[in-house]
Amino acid sequence: MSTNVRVRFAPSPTGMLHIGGLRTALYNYLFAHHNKGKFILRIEDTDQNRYVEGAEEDIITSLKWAGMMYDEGPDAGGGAGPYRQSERSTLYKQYAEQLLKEGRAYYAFDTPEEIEAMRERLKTSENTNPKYDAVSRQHMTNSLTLSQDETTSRLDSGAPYVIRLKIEPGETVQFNDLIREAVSFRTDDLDDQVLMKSDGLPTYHLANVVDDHLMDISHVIRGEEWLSSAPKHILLYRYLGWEAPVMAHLPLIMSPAGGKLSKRNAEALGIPVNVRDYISGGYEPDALINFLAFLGWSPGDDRELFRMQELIEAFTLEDVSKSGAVFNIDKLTWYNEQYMRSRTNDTLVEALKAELLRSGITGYNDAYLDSVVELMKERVSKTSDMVTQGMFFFAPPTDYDEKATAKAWKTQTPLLLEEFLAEVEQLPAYTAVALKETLSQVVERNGVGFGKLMLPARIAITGTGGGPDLFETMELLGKDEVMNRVKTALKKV
RNA sequence: GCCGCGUUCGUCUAGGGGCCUAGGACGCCGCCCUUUCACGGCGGUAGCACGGGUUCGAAUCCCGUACGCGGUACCA
Repeated sequence: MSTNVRVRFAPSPTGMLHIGGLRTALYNYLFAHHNKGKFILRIEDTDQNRYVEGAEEDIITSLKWAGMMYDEGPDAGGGAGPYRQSERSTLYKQYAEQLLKEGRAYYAFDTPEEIEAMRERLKTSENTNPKYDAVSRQHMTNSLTLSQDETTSRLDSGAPYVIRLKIEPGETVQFNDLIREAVSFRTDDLDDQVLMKSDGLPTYHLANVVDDHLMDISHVIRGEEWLSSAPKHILLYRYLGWEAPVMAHLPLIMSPAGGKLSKRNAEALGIPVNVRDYISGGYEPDALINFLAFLGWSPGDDRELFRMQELIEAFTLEDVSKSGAVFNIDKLTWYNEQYMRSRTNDTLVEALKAELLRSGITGYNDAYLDSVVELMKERVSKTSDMVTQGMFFFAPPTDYDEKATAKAWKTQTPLLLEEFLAEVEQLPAYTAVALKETLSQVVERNGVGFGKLMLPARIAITGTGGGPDLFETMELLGKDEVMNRVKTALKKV
């Protein structure tokens, strides 16, 4: 397991890359690198109806943003391509025919309506969802019930058909999942899965098996939602005469509201489901990766902070847990803070510039932005917060925090502020130290507490009751700006 | 309904028969630092789903129950 590891991340371009998909990709990536193997990206676009424009690009950009470059893929080349299933159609047909020839599959001509009618007919309280299987297939229109001539003539006439896997009842399919150990299913519970759809394209089940074999995939690492169909895949490998890759079914990522994380039950709770939302939300890739890695995996000791390379070294599938993990956005926030604070001011300035640009704010030099970063980095969670919470560095406050104002703005406040203003006006050197000294003097002279003046000044200048050191902020903003803001506040509050 | 998988603090988890009066992290609470917000430091809160076994001994092994989740498509 140390030289020939080849794993793949095989998303289907039916939407923007899901955060759960990113974790699946991550585990594949970590496993591949830990074992000095290859990580492959394969696009599973066999469902024409669900294809979403731009989805493939989104998957690729997201993966690259997260620092997970693949060794082979649609835009990366590789010896086992093409890496888009829509470009491999003839391959699947060929293997479906092999299965047909060997009696492992058969043609079926039933319309969706006829299948639906069959289900209605067979439905009981004991069996609410009848299958197309060894029993029901005998009453349907397929090459098993039709004469050879009839089948041939239907095929020749161009009648629509699908190819279904012929499941033999009475068997048990067992396999050893790397995460769940022995898993077994009875074939009686499996249905005659459609392998080739009437549009001539394969279903996931066939395509995935054919491609994994042809691409020499050693380990299939995917979400638990595939566990139920794994026995069909095992059977397919067996019927095709191939050795099945090792399976590892990952626990699902759950919503705090219950159920698997989906747009519906997550975004209302402030949890974005698309990776692109984390990118645009100002999250650090390292933080997201670290957080995601720990959602279902643990190194077995008390360490919490792992960068990609450290994850690669520590990661094993044996340490992946079996049960679903609830997505805890507070913990992601904590990780993000850790990584953000570990960055140099220079890179943070770049991030801040990008954020400002998105808000249409320009015209600040690097020295100014560096000071903003210095003042803000310890008290925000994401780079984007430096703009949202530090807007007062770029524009005067438009309104004043009600709670803080109610608490701090008293009748004597305007008098104190005016006195402070007058002193500041006279200041020979406008610096944070001098400003603090001045404020102290005013406060002392009036026999009131420090906060009696400091807080109102803060509200007047920044609009809020909290934030970075007020005097540093005042120095950065400049004398004129500060004077104007206080005067405005005196009128407006 | 049927099939499968799972179940340790609110959440992520460590734990693989005695080291566990169950450890860490997030969150929350308190204290310290700070004449402001934070950062930081220290401390606290809280958990082995339930019932039977096996064993000298069970969070750890077995069985059952409950609950949760997934699957049950010509979607992936």
